[in-house]
Amino acid sequence: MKNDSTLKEAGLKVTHPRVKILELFQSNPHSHLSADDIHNSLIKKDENIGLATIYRVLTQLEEVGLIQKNHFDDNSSSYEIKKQHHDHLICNVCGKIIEFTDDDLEELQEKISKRHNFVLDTHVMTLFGTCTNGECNSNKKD
Amino acid sequence: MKNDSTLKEAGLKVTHPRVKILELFQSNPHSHLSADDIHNSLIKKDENIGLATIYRVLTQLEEVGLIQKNHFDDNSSSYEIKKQHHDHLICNVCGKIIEFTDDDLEELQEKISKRHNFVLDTHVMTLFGTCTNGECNSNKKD
DNA sequence: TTCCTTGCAAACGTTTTGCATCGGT
DNA sequence: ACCGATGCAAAACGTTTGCAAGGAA
Repeated sequence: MKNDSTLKEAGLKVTHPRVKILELFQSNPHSHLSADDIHNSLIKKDENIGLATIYRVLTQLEEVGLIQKNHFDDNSSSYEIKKQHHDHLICNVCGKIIEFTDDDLEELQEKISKRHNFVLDTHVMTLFGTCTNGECNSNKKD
Repeated sequence: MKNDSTLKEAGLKVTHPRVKILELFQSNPHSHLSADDIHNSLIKKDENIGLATIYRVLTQLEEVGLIQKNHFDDNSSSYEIKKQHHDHLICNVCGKIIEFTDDDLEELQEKISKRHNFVLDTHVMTLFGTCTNGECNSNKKD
């Protein structure tokens, strides 16, 4: 219900696929989902929404700034619900993705850009490593 | 000729496609080339090397650490000859790619990783902006 | 009723693979 | 001679598009 107004405010018609996809992101705010992940999740919920529609909706949701597209690897893109700006730490072993922010980092990026006569627009920073928490055994992805 | 030993030392047979591809990178050390870029460059030089071979060679050269794969956008991957570690600044207007290193940045990444109980392996940091040098008019890519 | 949206299937561009042939060592 | 490397064509993969039917305003 809340999503109805979110979509309207964004200038998008309230349609079943859009609502369902938005709900999926909101029910798991830290998830990073590919189009295929979303497709499968929806099928499990007996929501038969075509993959093409999912791609179209994801593009639109990104255009209006409700979600954010990432390409952590070259196989496929993933999307997450748009929150404050952040970067990512990805565990090479268990696939866990941690979101973080760091003010020093933001500052440093500005400094580097200026040094090279660039006006900074956006940036991507992804750290790959191994998480040393107990959880890093299973192969679950977030 | 020099590439013959480079390849041998890496444990790869010295074959025509491998030598030619390696030469291409060395003749332009700051280039960031896709498989297709390489294919076209070689065709211009009357080197008819199959695209499949180029992909195979690129994968092997990356495996032995002679080149590095980047995925700046989600259309295709690009490769560059492996140099000291560096990050990238990309101009959204003219496509120019600047390579840079920053010790503070490296330090900061270690700090962030530790804070989240990660053992850092690698990272990707790409800044997107607009370059304010005079050159940023043409549409040439590096 | 009017467009926008959807589903399906077909098209797309990039990358990978199967297979027969070729070529370093 | 051996086994890996190559070329070609076909397949695979994620993603996009054309089109006719359906649905929100």
